Amino acid sequence: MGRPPCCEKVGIKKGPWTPEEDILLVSYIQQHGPGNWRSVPTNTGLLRCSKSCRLRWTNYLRPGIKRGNFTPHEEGMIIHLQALLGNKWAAIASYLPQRTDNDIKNYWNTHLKKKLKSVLDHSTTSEFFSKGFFNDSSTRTLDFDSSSASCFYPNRSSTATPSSSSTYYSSAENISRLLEGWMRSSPKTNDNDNPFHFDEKQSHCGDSMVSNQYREMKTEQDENRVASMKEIESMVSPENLNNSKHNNLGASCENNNNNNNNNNPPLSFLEKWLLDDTCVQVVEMMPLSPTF
DNA sequence: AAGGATTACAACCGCCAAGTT
DNA sequence: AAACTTGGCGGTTGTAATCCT
Repeated sequence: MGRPPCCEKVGIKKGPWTPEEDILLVSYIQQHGPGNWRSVPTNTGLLRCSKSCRLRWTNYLRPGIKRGNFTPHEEGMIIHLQALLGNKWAAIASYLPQRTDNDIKNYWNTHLKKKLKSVLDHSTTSEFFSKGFFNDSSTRTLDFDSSSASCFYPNRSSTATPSSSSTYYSSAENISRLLEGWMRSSPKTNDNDNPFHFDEKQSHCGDSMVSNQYREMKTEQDENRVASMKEIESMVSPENLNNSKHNNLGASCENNNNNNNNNNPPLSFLEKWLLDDTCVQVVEMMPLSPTF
């Protein structure tokens, strides 16, 4: 028996969402919280399938999503993580909580893959990482200047908001902001009573966000995430990397773990690596994903 | 100016795993 | 145990904007 469709195909609207549809969806989620997506189209009157509603919410409407340019640091993280994990966009996105997996995937496919390929065509992997992209290890700045930022945003102005729908882009962003305001003004009960508890954790900004997120993991889903992270860590543990004693990654990790006090869980190895500029060189030792 | 080519990204599709009945 | 539901994920497509000739 095949899997039934998530909804009747007849009468289902496809294509871009309108502001009106977004408002309907957001209003409903404000009242009922995200989840039970199957009932969303029925209860809201939206002529969309449940899956489309869920996707629209998770990728664009939920609070805490950052739009627009990827920072050099974000790009660096994506490149590192893609080399490590391959096309595991959800896993990569868990280290960039303000970005969606879809965003990261699109950015990789349209910008980074081409950029990396073109650079790799003209240098070795070592040269690429040591001299090319990461020409400044203190800030992990990517070498945009090789042909200026136009390499990454050939069709974009410097402000780089989606030009195709700038008006509506603002609308979606405003809906997100409204929701963030609503979240903040809502009385804090326990997490299970707050329909946005999972987003609230991710809506904090700043460098410590990933670490805080790790420390705050407490739901069952979070536990699964911790398990995944540990699995990733084991994959890149010093023991599993050749010549760990010559390996900045291993040494740095060891130091980081030693420096952690007992009151806080140790930072994730991978996290530390990503946040620790001294570890950048380790990428030279890692094979690039077969995606290239 | 026109129209074909290219680019960027939102949205969709199909598969899968886990949970529920 | 089997059937079914739900949500997550990665790959792919559709389309509007922009570039190029």
